[in-house]
Amino acid sequence: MGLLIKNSCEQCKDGMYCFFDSALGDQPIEGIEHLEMRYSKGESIFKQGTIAPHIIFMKEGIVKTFLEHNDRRQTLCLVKNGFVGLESMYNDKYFQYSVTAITDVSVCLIELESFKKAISENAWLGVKIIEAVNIRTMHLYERVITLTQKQAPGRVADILLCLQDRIFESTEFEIPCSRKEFAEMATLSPESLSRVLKDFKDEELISFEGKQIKILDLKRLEMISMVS
Amino acid sequence: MGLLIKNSCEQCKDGMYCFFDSALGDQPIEGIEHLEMRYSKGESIFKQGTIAPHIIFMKEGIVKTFLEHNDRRQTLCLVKNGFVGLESMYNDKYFQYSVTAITDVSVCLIELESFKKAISENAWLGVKIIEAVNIRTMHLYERVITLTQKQAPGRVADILLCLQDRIFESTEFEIPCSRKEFAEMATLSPESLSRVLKDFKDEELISFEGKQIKILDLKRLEMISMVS
DNA sequence: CAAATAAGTTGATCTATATCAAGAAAAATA
DNA sequence: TATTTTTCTTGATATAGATCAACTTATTTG
Repeated sequence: MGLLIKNSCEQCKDGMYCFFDSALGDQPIEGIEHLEMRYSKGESIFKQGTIAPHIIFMKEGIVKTFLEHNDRRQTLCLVKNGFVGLESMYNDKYFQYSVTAITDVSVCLIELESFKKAISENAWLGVKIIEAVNIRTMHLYERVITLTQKQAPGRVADILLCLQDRIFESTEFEIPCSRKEFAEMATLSPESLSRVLKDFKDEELISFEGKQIKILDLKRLEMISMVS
Repeated sequence: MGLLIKNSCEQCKDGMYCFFDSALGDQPIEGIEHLEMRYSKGESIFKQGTIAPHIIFMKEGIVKTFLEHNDRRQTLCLVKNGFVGLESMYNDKYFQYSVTAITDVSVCLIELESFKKAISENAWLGVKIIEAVNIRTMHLYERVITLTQKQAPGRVADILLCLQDRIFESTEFEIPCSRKEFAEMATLSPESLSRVLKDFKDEELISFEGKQIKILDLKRLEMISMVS
């Protein structure tokens, strides 16, 4: 499971904006128990249905959140920074979805009860959490449209655009997973994904060799995402 | 648009639990501007993409939330009580989805800025909002599974079970919309919905005449929802 | 109440994508 | 490096559900 360094989360000060109240001159909130944790590519960080003793704050790397149902998986989101697991905070003591590391990741595990206590004592922190949850929900709505209203090319375009825009911030990148896992993200069979990628290559929208991908015509790819 | 009675929202005291701090002896929070509003069956309450000056709190009736994309609609949820529109509170000033009245409804429109001010001054109110948002998100995850992992019979079963369990709390009820709208909820064509309902009738899972429905075998319907 | 219009049902056909099967390429192992 | 195993691709076939068309049943309107 990698290194465990209790309360050594110095780096949090940079990324974990919400632990500091800018209105109070960036004073840290005391009493939130948290510890740094590293996971290797492919490792499970938490599993849907297990008790949620903490939420995670991403510091480095990419994770995938997904729902499990009858041996099938539905990828929800790729997350590069911010909180993961906020949804399990109040309504239920179990994780609502599973999370695995897509690359090596470094996270901060935030103990739930102390975090909840801090929220109940600091209204602005609650506001920050509502903001974070709402942004996730907004992405989830986009995802619902992708999965229910778009056909195979639109769904594949959306994954490529997500990787380009939110994850790698570049039109050239290495897909951080197998074709099978990529297909799962687009809710396609690996065979169908393969065909869509081939079509995209033939139409000179993208070029690729193995996992290395280059988006050649971003505008047209965005168009395909729009009109499905 | 129906009657508008400014600041006459006396009934809120019963349902709008979150406006009172039980820890402080049910003292109402002052300064939240809200007004009662009535809408008739079929009326649009708010539309995706328009500016969100308020959120709504359901008092009476049923509303439907849905996403719009390229002239197509994706039903998200049927809501009988609680808040609608919380997702548009912080991240964006526009409504994330559209809402229409499925039956005649009575709602309380809560002015956004005064509500946000109250949250920023009352940590426990923020906690209540996080709880409410999280419950909605949990339902949305179930919906994602329904829409992406289940076939037509499972999707129809899920709508019937939602109506039975969350909306009417009875195995006998009148579907509060047309077949076309019902089909849209299940992400099916009206023709396919018709066929699934016929099959359910033939298998004596349900009986129906027009909009009047009776669930005859709840256990088996739940099984169909589970195994798709 | 009759006529017109809309909503719902049923059957026939079509299509997108899954599944099955085989071969090619890549990765892991010896 | 050779061999095995896994992953990926391509083609053939199958299938769930959409679309089209016709008919029936409600609902609305004059």
